[in-house]
Amino acid sequence: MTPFPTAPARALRSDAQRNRERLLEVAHAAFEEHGVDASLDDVARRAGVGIGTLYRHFPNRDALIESLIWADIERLVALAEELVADDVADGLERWLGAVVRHGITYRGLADSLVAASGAATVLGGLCDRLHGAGAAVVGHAQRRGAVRSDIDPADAVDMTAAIASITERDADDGRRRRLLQIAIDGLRTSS
Amino acid sequence: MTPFPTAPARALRSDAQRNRERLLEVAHAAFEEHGVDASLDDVARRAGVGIGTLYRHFPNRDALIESLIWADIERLVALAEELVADDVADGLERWLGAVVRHGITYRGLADSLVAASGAATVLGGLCDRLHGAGAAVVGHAQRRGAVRSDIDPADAVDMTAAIASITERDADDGRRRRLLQIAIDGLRTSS
DNA sequence: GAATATACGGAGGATCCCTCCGCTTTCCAA
DNA sequence: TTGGAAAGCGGAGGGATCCTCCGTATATTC
Repeated sequence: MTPFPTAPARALRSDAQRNRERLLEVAHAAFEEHGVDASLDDVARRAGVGIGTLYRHFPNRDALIESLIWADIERLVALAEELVADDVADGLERWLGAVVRHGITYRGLADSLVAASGAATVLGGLCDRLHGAGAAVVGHAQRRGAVRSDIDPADAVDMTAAIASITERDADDGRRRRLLQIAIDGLRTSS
Repeated sequence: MTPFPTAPARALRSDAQRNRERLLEVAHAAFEEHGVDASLDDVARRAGVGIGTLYRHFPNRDALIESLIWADIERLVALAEELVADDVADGLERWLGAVVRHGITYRGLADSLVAASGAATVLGGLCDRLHGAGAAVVGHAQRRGAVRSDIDPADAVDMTAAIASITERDADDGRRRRLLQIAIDGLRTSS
């Protein structure tokens, strides 16, 4: 697996390690509860840590978010590789479904991700990685003839991110599934 | 035309009327430049008006946004009525295109709109009105046989809003048009 | 030209962001 | 074991924003 891109060169001191983990834990809860605009002062407070400590570990909001979603993205990348390697028939549906359901955990995050696409943002790398995985899955579906050949795989991923973005707050899965189905139908080879 | 929902019951005093118009003017520019997070303090300052005056006219950020986009939404509603009345063949494409291109003037607004869907937000009414217009256009396309009958018109509108949301920052129209095409293909009767 | 309803303005309390730097803790070499 | 350098901690503080409140000023009406 690709190493975490901003991983520190040397091991952290034990107290720093402890604080970092506690911060990630609390931040995860805060973002889930309040969306990407959650207060970082509050995160530090709830983690029982000075605000300065938070900002040393994560120089800005995006860096903190990036650390949090890295694992999610890697999970999606791994799933993509697996589906392609095993030549799974409904791999496209399963992968896009995973992206829209579980890939984007925090409110407003899908937007940040897509907005950062290509930009010189810290989130840019994550976005590219997701696009890369999407290219593999969609490309595979195209070779199988399940997706029109004139579709840009990045567009398929963006479309899914758009749906994730808009259904983020939905309690049940209904609308999410319906919109994704429309998108997938739109990608299909018209027959 | 439906009267503005938060229109004051009685005529404003002349100075109040003047200030209100000036505020809307400046706010429009500010939102276009900085997105929905533009500073309201700054809007008041640039309008040459006290912050208290701004908040009396528009009790909160959403109320101000609502006032600004009302005209846009009404334009889309009118277009929908026209396309349906004239039985235009590619009415669906034209209307969704208008929604995605011109309907969403301010960065981040599409999100606010969809997030407010059904909620007890001030933006809820605008959202419902857009859904209503969408239902007319999509329903018409269904009757013509151009859209599958199992599509919920609201889903079609939400899908379009999702695309608008994610392509808001795009300078050129390429991705916007491609994603919309995928969505429209997904709505079509498979033949 | 009052009297009264309306509207104005901006000070102020609360919150948030992020930086800076003096103090504290950890760790390792002697 | 111990002491000092390296690494890390914390929170005060400047700047910005949000929104409320209320004393003052202006329009309108009679």
